[in-house]
Amino acid sequence: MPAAHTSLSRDRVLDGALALADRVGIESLTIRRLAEQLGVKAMTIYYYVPSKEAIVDGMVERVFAQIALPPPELSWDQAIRVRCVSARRVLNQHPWAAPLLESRSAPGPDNLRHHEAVLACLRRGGLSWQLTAHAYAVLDSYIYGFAFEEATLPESGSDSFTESTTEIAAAFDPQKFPTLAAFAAEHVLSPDYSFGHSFEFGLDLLISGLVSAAHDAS
Amino acid sequence: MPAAHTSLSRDRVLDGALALADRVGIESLTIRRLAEQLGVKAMTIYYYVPSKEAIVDGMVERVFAQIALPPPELSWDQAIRVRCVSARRVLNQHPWAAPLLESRSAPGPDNLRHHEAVLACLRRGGLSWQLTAHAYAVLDSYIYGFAFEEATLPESGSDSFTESTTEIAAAFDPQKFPTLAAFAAEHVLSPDYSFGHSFEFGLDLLISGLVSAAHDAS
DNA sequence: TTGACACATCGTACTAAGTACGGCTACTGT
DNA sequence: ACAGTAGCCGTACTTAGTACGATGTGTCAA
Repeated sequence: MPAAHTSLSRDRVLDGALALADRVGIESLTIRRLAEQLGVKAMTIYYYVPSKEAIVDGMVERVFAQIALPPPELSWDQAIRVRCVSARRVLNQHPWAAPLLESRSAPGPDNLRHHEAVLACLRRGGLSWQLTAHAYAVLDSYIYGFAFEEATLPESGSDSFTESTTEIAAAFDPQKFPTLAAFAAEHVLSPDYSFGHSFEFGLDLLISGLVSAAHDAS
Repeated sequence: MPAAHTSLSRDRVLDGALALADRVGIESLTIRRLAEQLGVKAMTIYYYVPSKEAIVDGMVERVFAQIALPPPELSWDQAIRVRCVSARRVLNQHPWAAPLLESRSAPGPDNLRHHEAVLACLRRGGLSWQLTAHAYAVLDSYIYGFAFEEATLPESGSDSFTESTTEIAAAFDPQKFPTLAAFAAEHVLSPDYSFGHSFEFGLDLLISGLVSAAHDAS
């Protein structure tokens, strides 16, 4: 029996890693820094996890666990929409996660549960295997790509966004790149521009395309 | 005048870096390894580039330069389609590139040229700034996300693909994840399945959605 | 009570990577 | 002939992950 007053645990390590990555970014998530935040020395962490890779695996599982499953009471397309919007929101909260989600070699249980629910939803909607595969590949690519771009770009509307846009726009010759210059001046720098507004636009393009494809096939 | 028999140069460094990253992956691209491949010692590289970051910047520029610009003689939607297909092909050839393309803080000239051409194409097609922004955000997210997933997955049809799919499928309980199990068995493992086949399917969903949106607005 | 053992923590040190600093050499132009 | 410089590299510092083994503290059987 382990002592009851144990302070550290695998869960606490993962909690700390999540919090640290959210705060300082995944590239600054180091064992030594994590240890410091947890109030222990570096090597202590290796008593609970076998490697840093394993920590990242655990973090990815936590992220999957946060994504809403498609609600069974909705039509398949609405249910899928809900989970896609949720996925993007979760990836926004953990900007480091987008490049990692699909790059784990061994999917964990939350990952599997998630995939199962999405595939089941599509199949319940009557999509063929072929169309199911298309739908999944296409939607996830879009979500990851979009979330990744959001994570990379400075938050639109923020000062640093205006600043970096202006800076980039100032660095090139508007004669040589007239459309780009106009795009920046007339649209991107306008106060209600937001990169994120395009997410649901594109998502609905894809989903309504999938609905049509499902109808055509039946 | 520099000596004519100089062997190394910034271009050669970038050539070597591209080749090495294509061969061993970006995470194994180290200064020491690159130097070895170039037949020099590590510090020599720093005579031609200021930092590893600068090498990556240069590599990204090379990749942008390889992506076809939208051909002006085609209709805007067909022209955009050509450049999207080209972008995906280029990103397939350089699997390390997808996560890096949009993450550079200072876009280089090839990057700018590329963005200018795409924006100009969309505007020539009569799209509003709003729709242009949507189109660009949505298409690029999709392309990067898709290319990234392709880079992550083992090549479908290959032995390692069959192997890893079978391995993953064997690692979970088919009772608990019945749809996932059926998906693997009935579709993914069939000989003519390919993840990549979904690319043009989704691309055409997006583009025809954009065409409709452009019509509705005018 | 007394060992003996196991759990949890950590000190030290090795390896790999980026790169700062300054030295060496050979070719340049005067 | 000689000074200057272009190109190359040896050395070493820093930051990372983590292997190995020591240490301390509590538990339990005899």
